[in-house]
Amino acid sequence: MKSRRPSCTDSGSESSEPDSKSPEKYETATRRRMAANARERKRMQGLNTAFDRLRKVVPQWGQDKKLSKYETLQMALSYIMALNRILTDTKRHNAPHRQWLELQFDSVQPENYPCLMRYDSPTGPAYIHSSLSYQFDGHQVHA
DNA sequence: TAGGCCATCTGGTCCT
DNA sequence: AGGACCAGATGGCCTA
Repeated sequence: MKSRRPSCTDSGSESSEPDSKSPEKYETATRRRMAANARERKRMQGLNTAFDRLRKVVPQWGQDKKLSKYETLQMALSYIMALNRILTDTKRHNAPHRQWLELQFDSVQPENYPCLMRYDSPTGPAYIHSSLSYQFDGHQVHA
């Protein structure tokens, strides 16, 4: 466990005004709050596990720095669209599959996405959508 | 030191 | 009633 708010020591709801309730009701409320906190923690851990799994299948090209959650989602989005485009183009061009796919996958390489490799970009994480951005329902997806 | 990212708590809302 | 989900608030850690 990382950081915890000092004022919130799993003691439950301090805002449940113990004075205005019987001790039994206060205890019940406290117990329920603690249980809810534990469930929420577990839920968020599940969410983080899912993010970790997503990070593993999304291209990182040897970046030592772990993608943030936001970056992971943006990258997954762009990656899916890129793969989708490859499939669409393969059908449209009716090229010999192997040759065409090799050509396409060769283009999905880090050197073709220089912006992705710049964490020190002055504009911050803008590198992701600048290189793999796409149109969705007529709206540009922004980071 | 400021800003980004994150974990956690909390109260509200919706659903079963 | 209780659980799941969500968003806001808060504070810790890390890096430039």
